[in-house]
Amino acid sequence: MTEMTTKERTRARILDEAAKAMREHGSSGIGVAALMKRAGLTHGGFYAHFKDRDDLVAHAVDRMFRDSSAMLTQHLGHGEAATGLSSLIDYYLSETARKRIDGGCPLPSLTGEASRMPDVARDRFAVGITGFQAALAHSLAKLGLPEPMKLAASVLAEMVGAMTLARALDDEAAKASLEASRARLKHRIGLAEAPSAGSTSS
Amino acid sequence: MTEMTTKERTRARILDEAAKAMREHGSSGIGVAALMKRAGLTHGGFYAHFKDRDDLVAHAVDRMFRDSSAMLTQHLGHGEAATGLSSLIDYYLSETARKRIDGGCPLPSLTGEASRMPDVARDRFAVGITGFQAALAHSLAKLGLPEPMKLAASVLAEMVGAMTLARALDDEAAKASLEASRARLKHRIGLAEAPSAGSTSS
DNA sequence: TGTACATCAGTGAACGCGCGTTCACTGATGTAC
DNA sequence: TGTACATCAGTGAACGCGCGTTCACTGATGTAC
Repeated sequence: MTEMTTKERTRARILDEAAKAMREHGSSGIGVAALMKRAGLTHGGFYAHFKDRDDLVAHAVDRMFRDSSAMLTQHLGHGEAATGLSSLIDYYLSETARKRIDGGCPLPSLTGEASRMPDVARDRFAVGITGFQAALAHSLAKLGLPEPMKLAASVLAEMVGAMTLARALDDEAAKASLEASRARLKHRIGLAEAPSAGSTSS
Repeated sequence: MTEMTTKERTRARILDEAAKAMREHGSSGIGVAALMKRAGLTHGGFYAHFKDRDDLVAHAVDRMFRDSSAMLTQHLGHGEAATGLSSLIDYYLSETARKRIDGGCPLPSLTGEASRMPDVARDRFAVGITGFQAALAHSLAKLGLPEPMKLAASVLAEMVGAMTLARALDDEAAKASLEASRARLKHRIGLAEAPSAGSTSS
């Protein structure tokens, strides 16, 4: 697996660059020529690696979700479910993640475009989302929370929505927004106290 | 205000079409020529109405948020805060809204692209988001919930995230996801019972 | 070990096409006298 | 009421440009004998 031919390594480099560029500029935000240049190649060679641009997009989506699920495993894969979920929420909704757009999870920057992507890419996207939900549900179930799948869907929605909105707001509003969601999410899954002087609400 | 010159009416028609097309195909998803054709005109006339394409995008974003805030007022503008919030959540996360991509709120389909939009458009976007949060906070405060601004940010994040994800999923998964968020959101703001046999969680 | 040939990753010029933008124009409407 | 002229919304041909894609090619590496 670590043994790669020259061509495989080149292909991986192109995909790396494509994933970075797509997170930053959207799925149609980088052209074949510019992409190949970033990978240190000329544009003609592109078609030795991919059938066409749609093929690239689909594989780049795959590539991003592989990064993303590695991050999930890092947080949730070992140790206590509570600790893992807490660190995942803190990391996913951090200022660092907000600013590092070219790395990490493709959901905040690209989900809105998923329905406009070529069919193959769209399918990979759906698979990636479902996988993320399942990983969350697994940890939530360990905490003994009821209806873990439904809760996972709701939690993922808030995580993705919060980061998406934060990236569209100015610094100050973004910070406040992220902080609010981190606190509510932790409270929601029983990892923190109610946000303030009690009321009828949760 | 209802008195419009021919030119103003034409401009409004172009903006209507632009708003529809942008929600459906993204902010760079429709060209000047195709847009003008949809408005029943030839492409040359475009520059009598807008400085350039960026100018159009900014005004189209405005246009969308005006639709969106009309919808907010319709739900939250009169009557009980609880009824209003409940009907807003049901509507915003409905199957109808999921499928009618070319109308309504620009947040699910376009927020991910906001950071890549021309500066002017980006600013309008931030203003639109803040306005939405404020309207929600106002109603949440009426319910007597603590920290209404923070709760509003969290609630908006889940609403936008849930619809964004739902549009990227297949029908079945989308329905389940939307239903989960509707239930959790209503519970979160004290409008519904806990989702199932109790536990430590909210 | 040395020569002859096949393979194949990557090159770079060229293609057709659709884009945003410009601009000289047409033809209908409004105003002056 | 009728004529002369100005205004102005919209037309449509043309522009330069960057895009995705094709293809004949180069030159390094691997294999055969």
